[in-house]
Amino acid sequence: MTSESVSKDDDTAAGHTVNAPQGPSWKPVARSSTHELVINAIEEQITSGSLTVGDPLPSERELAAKLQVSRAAVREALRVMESLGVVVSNVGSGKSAGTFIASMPKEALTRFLRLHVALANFSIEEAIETRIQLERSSTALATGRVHDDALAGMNASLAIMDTPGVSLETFNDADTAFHVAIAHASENQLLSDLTEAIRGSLRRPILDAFHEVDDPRALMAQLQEEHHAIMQAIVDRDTDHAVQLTEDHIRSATAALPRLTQSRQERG
Amino acid sequence: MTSESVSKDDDTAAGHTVNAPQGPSWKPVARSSTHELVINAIEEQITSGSLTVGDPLPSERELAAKLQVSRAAVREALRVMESLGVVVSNVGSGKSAGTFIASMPKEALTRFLRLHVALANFSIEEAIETRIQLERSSTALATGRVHDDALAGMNASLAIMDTPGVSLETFNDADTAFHVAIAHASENQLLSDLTEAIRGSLRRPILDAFHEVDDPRALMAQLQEEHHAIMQAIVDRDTDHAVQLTEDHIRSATAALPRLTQSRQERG
DNA sequence: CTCACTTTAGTGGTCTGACCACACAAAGGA
DNA sequence: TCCTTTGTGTGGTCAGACCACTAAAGTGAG
Repeated sequence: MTSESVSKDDDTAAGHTVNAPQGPSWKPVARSSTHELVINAIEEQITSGSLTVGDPLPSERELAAKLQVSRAAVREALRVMESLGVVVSNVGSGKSAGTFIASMPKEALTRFLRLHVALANFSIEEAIETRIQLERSSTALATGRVHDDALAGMNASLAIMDTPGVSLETFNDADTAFHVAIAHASENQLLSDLTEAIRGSLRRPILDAFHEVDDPRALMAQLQEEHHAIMQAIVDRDTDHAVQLTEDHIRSATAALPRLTQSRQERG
Repeated sequence: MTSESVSKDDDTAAGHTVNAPQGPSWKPVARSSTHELVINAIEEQITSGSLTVGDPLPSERELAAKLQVSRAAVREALRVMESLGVVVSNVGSGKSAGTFIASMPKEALTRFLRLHVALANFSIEEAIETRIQLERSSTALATGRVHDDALAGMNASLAIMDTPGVSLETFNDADTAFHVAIAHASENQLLSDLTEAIRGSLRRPILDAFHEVDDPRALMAQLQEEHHAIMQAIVDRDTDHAVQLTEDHIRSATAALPRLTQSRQERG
């Protein structure tokens, strides 16, 4: 296989995949490099259920021999799977050594979003708008399901932010932890991870913007006041109020950080 | 070299609920393989703005020489970046050859979600619930912004689904295209890509579940009726109605596919 | 026998050097 | 001018060799 494909020369990056579905339905794209074949082989084992979290993969040398490819190709495939948070590799010997199916989607999502936000494939405005919608949802879900452990996590973050003289970085990280704790209480892992990843991808821009605010302490105090209001609404099981406060909170914070949504070219 | 430098990086800030500032502040985890260093080097160029979409990277051999690492390590890093949809590589010679910064987040996001749904790191219920929330948001945004081109795309998908005797696969793909067209009309790329990725990650499970429905034609007719209702609400700029119809539509479709939300172990 | 130490074997991590298929660009001939 | 040929640099792939690491098997002394 791998016969020559059509000479798709103008492969502009901004593909929108707008279709014209009545066309001859040309071959979409069937290129397959060796490491892609290895990835597909592993992915098939996963989607078919033959491999689940915790299972070991064959060693790199063994996998290379079985798939009739070089070890370098296997390694490239494993690095891809690793970057997706699907496998982890441990050196050494014994049962803890080798490559295993893992479940670490958060880090992968965060890096993914951070890179694409940096590349302006996703604008900061989009990320914030999406974050608002996600957190509205997770807040609504959390308000109905929240239990003591989750409340304790939120209170811990609030306590950090209540500490006088806390550094901006610490405040910001506790801020993130507070929102993530709410998302976690929604008991929806995907929603929670997405929330954390989006917030993580914005960490650096938010900190940079925060440093340019005239009166950071006043802003921190205002944000913290809003946090306590959200917390109270959650404790009161007042879903609608909590949701509205969450959206208002994010919007007001964004508005207070004008540098955040400026185009990056202007910030020298 | 390889002096155990503590690695200045702060990128490991993805930790969860790390605080306790009075502790000895032990090194959390600072391992850095060679290909990770290459990744960080490239990522730094991107986040600093030195590399933007369309820019070429040095050739693999040149990059290896500059970073003082082997070409294999560079390739592993590039494969990771490629899997994230951040770079593309073209063989050959001339200006179109080499590795370039790209913007193809959709495919990466789709594969990511597909794998993690397959691994049950994200349950199908979670994915559907998240999808509902995302599509509520995108529908609300789209209703206010929709223009003729976007309407044309939606109508094209509706026309496919209206075709009598259309295959289940074609119907399902047009169904996805319809919802994606709505998300696209929201003019929020992240929201749109997330919608498409979630729907894409569920494609196979949905098709499998659809095949086990007693009367697929009746279900398709019902879904299509709901699609037209959503379309009408969007055309009428009736945001609240469109949002409610969208949620009802997804929930009714899910309820009509009982196999979809069953645990995968039961489906033998 | 028990315990501590040494050896061994197998893992991922890394590097080197080589060859291939490819695609464009420049040189050459009609 | 047009087409062909050659050249050059690209990513793609491979084989083979070390290294660092770790757990388990082996070994010896007490």
